[in-house]
Amino acid sequence: MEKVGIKDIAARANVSTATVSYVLNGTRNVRPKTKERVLKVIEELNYRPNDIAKSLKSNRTNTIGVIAEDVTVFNVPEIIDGINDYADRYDMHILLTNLRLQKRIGYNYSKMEDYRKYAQDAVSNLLSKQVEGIIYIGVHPRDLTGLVNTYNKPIVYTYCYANDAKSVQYNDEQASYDAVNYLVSKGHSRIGVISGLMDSIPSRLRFNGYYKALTEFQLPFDPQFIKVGDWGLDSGYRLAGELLSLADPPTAILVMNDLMAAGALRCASEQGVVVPRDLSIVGFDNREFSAYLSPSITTVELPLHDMGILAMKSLASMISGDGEVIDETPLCRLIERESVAAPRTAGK
Amino acid sequence: MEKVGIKDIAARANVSTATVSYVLNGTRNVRPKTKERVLKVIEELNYRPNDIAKSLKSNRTNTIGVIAEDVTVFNVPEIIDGINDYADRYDMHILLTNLRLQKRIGYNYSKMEDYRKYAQDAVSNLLSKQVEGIIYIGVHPRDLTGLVNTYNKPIVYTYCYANDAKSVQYNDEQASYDAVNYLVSKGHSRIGVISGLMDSIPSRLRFNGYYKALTEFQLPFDPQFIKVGDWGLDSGYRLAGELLSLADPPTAILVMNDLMAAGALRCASEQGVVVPRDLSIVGFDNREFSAYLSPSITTVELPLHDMGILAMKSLASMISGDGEVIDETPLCRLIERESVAAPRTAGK
DNA sequence: AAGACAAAGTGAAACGTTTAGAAAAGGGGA
DNA sequence: TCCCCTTTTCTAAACGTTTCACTTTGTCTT
Repeated sequence: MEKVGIKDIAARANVSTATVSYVLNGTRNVRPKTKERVLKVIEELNYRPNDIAKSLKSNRTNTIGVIAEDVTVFNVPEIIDGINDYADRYDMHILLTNLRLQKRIGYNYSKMEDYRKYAQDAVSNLLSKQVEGIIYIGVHPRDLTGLVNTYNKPIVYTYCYANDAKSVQYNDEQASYDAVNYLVSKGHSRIGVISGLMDSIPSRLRFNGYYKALTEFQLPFDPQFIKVGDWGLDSGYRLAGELLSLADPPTAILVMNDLMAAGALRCASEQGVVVPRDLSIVGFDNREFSAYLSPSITTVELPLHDMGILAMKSLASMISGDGEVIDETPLCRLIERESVAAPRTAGK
Repeated sequence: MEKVGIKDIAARANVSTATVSYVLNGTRNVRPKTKERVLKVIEELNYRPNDIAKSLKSNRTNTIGVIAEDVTVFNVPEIIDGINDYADRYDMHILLTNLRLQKRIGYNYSKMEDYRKYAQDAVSNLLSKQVEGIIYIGVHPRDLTGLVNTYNKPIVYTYCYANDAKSVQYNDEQASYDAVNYLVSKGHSRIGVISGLMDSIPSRLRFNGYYKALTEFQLPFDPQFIKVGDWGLDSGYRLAGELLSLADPPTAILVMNDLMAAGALRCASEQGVVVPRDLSIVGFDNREFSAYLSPSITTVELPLHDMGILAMKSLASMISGDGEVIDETPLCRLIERESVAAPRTAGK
């Protein structure tokens, strides 16, 4: 029962360790009879190859590192699931590092320096473990590329934009454009927007999409219709209130996440504004709760699973060095639910 | 820039590899001057120790395997976060295996045999990778203990009950009892229950808690008040309907998950039954949406993070073989929200 | 200055595999 | 039966560390 290795097998089967290795990996022909004998011993002794030794010799670990800023954030698990999906097909294993950003430093931006250290430590550890590449999931890609490249390992970012390395993202601007397009197709022309914080790239891209659609459809751009929130439910609540109290309020609002959309919904409900009859709302994220609120929220679903798959696919091709460049962009999907209807004014 | 190892350091610093190793690990005294010289070379050559080689020699990988049936299921990420929390303190790394049960076989119970194979393969792979122990997160602990024990590695289950190994669970029965207790304290005496599928252990435990509280407070046990659902929103909707249509309906319902509670809420709302004025509802799970529905749902929060911590703590003590037995049970917490109030009949 | 003892440094084996290159065995035709 | 070619098997080095047992160096006491 103690530590059986290839040597023990060899001894007991009266062959050399080389032969056992060949049987194990099928790297060379082995006479059927010998093979059988070896396999029998392997079975008897409950032998299991030691991947550590294997890795040392072969210089391949079949393992990649995945660094997540926070595994508990709503969109991360699905990305990991996507990575896994693709990794499984290539027998790649995942060494997971959870930075636990939120719990460790909260949203305290003054501690961002600490965070850089966490991230770099994480990379260091993974490199020591000889991962063949790294995928980073999060919004703060903190100076990791140089570190990783020093050791000739590839890194792929997802859920964030990295300008010094491959990053897998979805079509943010297009999705926003499409959402507005959808509202227009329902007959809306007075469309407001509640954005997230403007230091976030998705906010800006989504705003671009909104703006692009507006000009394209020759709709008036009213500065009063632009509200900047902070991603939180309360800000959605407050800003929806501001929009509704305008002399001539919008008939539809594009809200850049479901949380703020939920706030907007609550605000409307309290003011007796009936959604979708009096006001249409489109959110972003397709958070779980969006389906359960009443009315349920029409929202833009992010292609998280596909992002995971593509991130892994890109990494895999970098690892194999086949020069193939993966540059697909997974697409968002609009989930139609109850919070959008034709505006009342648009006489049916 | 090519593959620098301890030998290169040794050569360049004019010492033996042994000395370099001692510098690196502080395993023995090294003259400050020598040490400095070695460290300088390490810096210059950008040397990073190879943990694979280290592991081979030392027979320790500082890595555990975590097997999750589905990382995307709502409660899993938080458990992983807990595992991580504790693992970090001991510099343990996590090799994550996601079985992807739902996506691979759905809830098709005829394919459960396939699933057993997935699970056992996962364990096999992890063992080959020389993990020092395994944590299994899920509801179907499929004959894994024997396999793992064959190689003298410990395994800990969580989120499920395993009768042949350590498993970390929360106080299901007590939580249910407490919830009923809470309702009673609000003045309720006619308390119905919508349970999950009865082949699930939590369903039965929660039912026990419910029953225990009823008898303890000498409340009538009315079989009509007991409804068995299937954990889905629709079943909550339907069964709440059945309860409300009783001649003398309950004034409160203990619902065994938030999804069914949301269904119950919807049913009540459609029937003009005002929650919590006419009906109180308590859920389980503290799902994200529970806070955003109106009324928001009072619910039992599962100690997921703590379960992760304890699972890892148990595993760590098994690995170190210090004989310490961890048998704490993390506790649920009742989150008071809007869906519970005193019954109208209970004259204030 | 010599001796004794502690401290620092070294050489080499070992961990469990893979894989060249070499040797041995098998098989077919004459 | 012998030779030659193919197939199978073996020997041994290598992967990058750690660590044991040993040697060398340094320091203190007298």
